[in-house]
Parts: sequence; C-alpha cells; structure tokens
Amino acid sequence: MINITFPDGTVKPFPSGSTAFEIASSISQGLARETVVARCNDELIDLSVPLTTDCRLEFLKFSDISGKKVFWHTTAHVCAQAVKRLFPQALPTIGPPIEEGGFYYDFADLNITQEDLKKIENEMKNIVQEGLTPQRIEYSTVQEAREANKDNPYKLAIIDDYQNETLSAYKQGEFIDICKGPHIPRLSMIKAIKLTKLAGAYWRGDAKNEQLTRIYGIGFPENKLLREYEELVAEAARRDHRKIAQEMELFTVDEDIGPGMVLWLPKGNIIKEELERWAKETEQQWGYQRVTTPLITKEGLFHTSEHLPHYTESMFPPMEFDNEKYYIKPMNCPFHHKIFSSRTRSYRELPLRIAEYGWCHRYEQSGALFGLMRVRGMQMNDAHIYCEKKDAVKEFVDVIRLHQYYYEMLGITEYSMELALRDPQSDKYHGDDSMWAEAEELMRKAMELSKVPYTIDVGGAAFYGPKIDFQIKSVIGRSFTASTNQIDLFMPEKFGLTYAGEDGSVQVPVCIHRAPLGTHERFIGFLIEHFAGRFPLWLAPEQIAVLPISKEQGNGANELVQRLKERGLRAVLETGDTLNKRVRDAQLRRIPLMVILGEKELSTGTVAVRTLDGKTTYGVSVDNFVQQVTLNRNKRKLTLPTFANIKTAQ
RNA sequence: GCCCUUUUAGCUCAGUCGGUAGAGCGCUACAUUGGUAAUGUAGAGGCCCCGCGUUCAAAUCGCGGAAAGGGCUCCA
Repeated sequence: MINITFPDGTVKPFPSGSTAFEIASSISQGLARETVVARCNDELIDLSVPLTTDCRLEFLKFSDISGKKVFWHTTAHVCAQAVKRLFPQALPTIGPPIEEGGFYYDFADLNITQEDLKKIENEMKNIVQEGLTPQRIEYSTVQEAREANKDNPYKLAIIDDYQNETLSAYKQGEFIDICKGPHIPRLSMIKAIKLTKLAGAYWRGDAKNEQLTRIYGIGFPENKLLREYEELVAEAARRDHRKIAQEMELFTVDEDIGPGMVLWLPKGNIIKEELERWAKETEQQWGYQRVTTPLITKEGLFHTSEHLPHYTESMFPPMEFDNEKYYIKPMNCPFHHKIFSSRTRSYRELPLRIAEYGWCHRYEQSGALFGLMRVRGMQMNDAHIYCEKKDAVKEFVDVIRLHQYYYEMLGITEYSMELALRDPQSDKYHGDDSMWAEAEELMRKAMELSKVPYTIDVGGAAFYGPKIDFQIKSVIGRSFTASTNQIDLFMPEKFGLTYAGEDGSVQVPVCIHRAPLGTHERFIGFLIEHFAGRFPLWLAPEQIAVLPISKEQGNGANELVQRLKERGLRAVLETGDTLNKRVRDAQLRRIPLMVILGEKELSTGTVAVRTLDGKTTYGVSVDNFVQQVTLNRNKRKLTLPTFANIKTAQ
C-alpha cells in the first residue's frame, strides 16, 4: 500500500500501482471525468501513470492554469495529427501551449492557406470523436528515438538537445509525436476547437533559420468556454485603439506620407497637447528644465555616442550636404549631453535635469509597425538627469516615483518593471564589464527601494547599458512597454562630460535616461484602449455637448457654450437634428458630458446633465455645473463630477 | 525583412459565369423644432490601391509593386 496526501491535508492508503485516474475515480466519478492531469509532489504526470511511492497528489482540471496548458498542448498534438492526415508530407516540429491562451504548432514543408485551416479544424473535430487516448512511449536509447524520427530532421535536432534525458513520445491512433508530456487522458475531453491564425515563424525563433508554417489554435472542454473566449476577443477588437481612433477622428496615416508616420487630427492633437502640458507642469515641479534641440545632426555626434554603428539599422539613412553626412535623430540623448557640456558645470548645480518632448525617427521594420504602438516618427517624453554617482540611486527612485504618480493619476493600476540585461554571449554591446556590473547594481538597488515588482530579461539591454522598462497593462489585458529608463555610466564618459566636485577635482557625472510617458504615439494608443475612448474630462477632445431641445433655447444654449469656452472648456453647441439623434451622436463621439437645455431648465437656471453611461441628473444649477466642471478639469480628475439635483437638495 | 491575409464612395461593406459599379451611414439642400442612442425627401460623391499582361472586353484572371492587418524569444 502507498499513502496519498490530498490538497485538503487528508491522507488515504491505496494499493501500490494505482493510477491517478483510479484514485480520482474512487473519490468521485465526476472528479475522474473532469481531471486533465495530476500533480504528484511537484511534478505533472499523466493520469495513467502507476504510483508506487507515497506522494502528495493533486487533480488538476481545465480551470487550473497547469491544467489548461496540458489541455492545449494535447490539442496541439491533435492539430499535428490532423495536418499529417491531410498533408502527409508536412513535418511537425514543436507545438507548445502559449501564455495568452491556446497553442501553436510549427510545421516544415507545409504550404497552406486560410481555407485549409478550416479543413484542418474539421479534421481535428473528427479526431477527437474517435475515442483515442494518448499513450506514453519511452525510448530506452537515443538511437531508438532517432530511428523513430529518422525522416524528420527537426525532431532529430530536438532529440539531440535532450539526449541526456529520458526520451518519450505520445501515441494517439496512428499519430506519434516525440514529447515529454504529460497529456490529457482522453481526446474526447476536447469539446470545442478553433484554429485562429496562420503565420510564419522561424525555426528556433532565429530569423537566420528557415521559416516554418505556424498554426495557432485553442480548445476547450465545453462549448460555452469557447463562446466566452470569442466574446473576449471581440471585446478586445472593439477596444482596439485604431478602431476607436478612427471613430473619434484622433489620427490618421497616409500612404503618400509613409508607413508609421502619424498625422494627428485636431481631436487627437488635443489629447497630445493636454498630456504634454501636464508633463511640463509636473516635471517643472519635480525640478526639470526644458530645452529644445534639432531633428538632425552631423554624423560625428552619433559616432561619439556609438549609435553608429550599434544602432545603424534603426536609423534612417543619412543625407549629405556641405561635405557632411547628417542623420535624423533616433534619440535625444547626445543633444542633451551637448547641453550639459555647453559650459563648465559644478557639483552645486547637480542634479541637472534636462527635459524635452523630443521628436525622434526610427527606421522600424515594416512588418513591426502597429497602429500608434509602433511607429517611425515619435515624440518622446524624454529627459536626462545628470547627477553625482552618490545620488544616482536616489534620483532613480524619484524617477520610479514619478512613473507611479503619472500612473495613479491615469488609473493605471497594473504595471511592473523589467530589468533588461545584456546577453553575455552577444557582441552587440559596448564592452566594459565593470561598467555593466556597476550600472546593474545601482539600478537593482533603486528597484528594491521602490518595491515595484520586476522581472528580468536577459538580452534586452541597450548597447550602452542595462535598462529598466515599465510594462503597463490595459483593461483588456494587452501590455506594452511604456517607458525605458537607465542609469548610464557610459555616455558621460564618451562625451567627456565633467563637473567640478566639492574638492575642486574633475568628476564625471552619471546620466539617468527616463521617459515616464514614453512617446505620445504609444502612450495615447494605450490610453485609448485603457479608457475605451472614454477619456477623463481633462483629456477628452470634446468635453461638453450642449443640446438645446428646440430653437427656443438656442440663445440660452449659446450663452452657456460661450461661458464654458471662456473658462477654457471644450464645449460644442449641437443643433439641427432631433434630440435623439444629437444624443446618439455625442455618445458615439464619446463626449463625457451632455447638457440638455429645455424650457424647464431655461426658466429655472438649471441644466440636465447626461453622462456616457446613459444616466441623467436633472435640475443642476448652471453655476454649480460650470464650477464643478472647471474644478474637475483643473484637478485632472479621473472621474466625472457628480452634481447635486436641485429638487432633492431643497 | 520573412510567412499568411486584405485593399471597391469619407466610413462599414455587397458586387454571381470576365460585359467598366451598389447599399447603409456620413456629406449637401429643402422640409421638420424634436425631452435623452438614428425625422423625412432629394442630391452630390468612384483612377474599383498602382503598374504590366491575358482577353473583343478586367473591380473580377495572371505577374510585379505599394499600403494595411495577423504572426515571427523559449517551451520535444
């Protein structure tokens, strides 16, 4: 007998050699039916594995994250099986589950179109109805595994990677795939299947390798779950910043101007300017000084910074005149360094914080461009802080605090930091080991002090030093790198930046790069999705729509609009159509406040205020309305003012 | 850049077998002054993404290009 400990702490004896499935069945038939995989101590195992020693045993359903992954991994095997049936020449490579949900499977020698995807999906549906059960096969020697996969060079490469481990495969019907498992006990558990995308992907993720055909899909144990998933996808599409921006007329791009070049329309420009004004006011209070620098520069500057050659492929090619090459700047840093070195500096004026909403242009790969999120021309909330090394950690913590202030004001609650380090194998970095180690040490210290959770990304560093990215997550779960920050020990040295220390000695400052609001383009793209286009009052391109019910209230409405405009509020008078139509129109334009003026309101000096959620407060006094709205705008509140109803107030 | 997909009116999209175009919204005009998500009637609006080819004839078929969209770390 063996003793099995269950998650609730109970311990029960079972005959040695019992499988997890038998144990689950003995507890409850329902449990056995729903369990997709078991966890024995800390290891995931197939339900069919006989247990011969005491262990902690947990039954995982699809609702568990690990359960989902196993479920989707098995669905990937079904996908490969269907592909092999329909396209026998195709070579399966790898097919893992993915974090965002579902799985992919990469195939070599498979050229298919969107229509074939439907056929494959149908074949998968046939397969799961055949009553197949994945069976584990263990190879006793590498040779045996190689022999079984002798026609598939990709599988052979995988075997070579794992030759020191036990090699196993899973067989379901005629299909065998080398795989460490585990898998779900019965394919019939997969009740709903959807193949979602067809894409290209490089073998082993390396663009130097050949391109494989990747099929993305997802599966569920219930149809209901598939419908919920589809609804989630549809909601994300409705929130897509490109769609909302189109509806709200925020920005456009024009083929004649070029890909990745944004034309900000008047309404989008309002958001841009409001953000910029806010950043200017805030950063002025936090001790920053603003500068303006040119868009182009002689190539020598970028040789000094080593952007040439390290960053060449992200830069637009140079233009030549006066026997000089000039480049469009991809970053503002070298210009700010030149401002630092424009005269001698003393420790007394440090930290020197130089800020600019700088225009940068980067030659992003055409396939990487994505709405406002990845563009070729961008305006960056940039600044460089020059300080003494002893102050670097404190200054960097302040930069993190500034991020937190911005995020809190905008209601961004889900964010984290990612420490990007260099890949020690790669030679694309500037090479001074002690500098890298010191910069990393300083940044880690600041991160620990800030207590913001962080992850580590090896290989993500800038060529001149490690960096910290802020990842922010929108309500629909899409996350983006919003800002990049660094403690830079390299550039000040390269640019010969110095200051006179307290003892009169010549010192090299530390440079902190920071951009809490990232670029206007990406940040506003994010905000559109974050707010679903329903911006807080201060950011809304149109703030108040004034809707007189009939001509009779035309003058009164116009007076109100003028009064609001005098306070710098963006009020628009809407006349002409039926009231229903104008309400609908304002709703679609996502104007946060609608003011309805009828005979009743005019005669009592009140307005009826409708918000985008469809709620109306009647009898709000005009004075109160104007005052509340102005205050809300001035304080850049996240939520709209609430108004007292005169009738209930009296 | 590479793989897959798409491109028809300002927007969303029809367009069958190859016979040079349609709808709704929007826009303009007129009528309508309406109490909280679409008033009615009429009108204007097209290099069917661009180029080359096949054909008596191309939005439609073929080739090339452009732009947009979905993908492209690891995870047998």
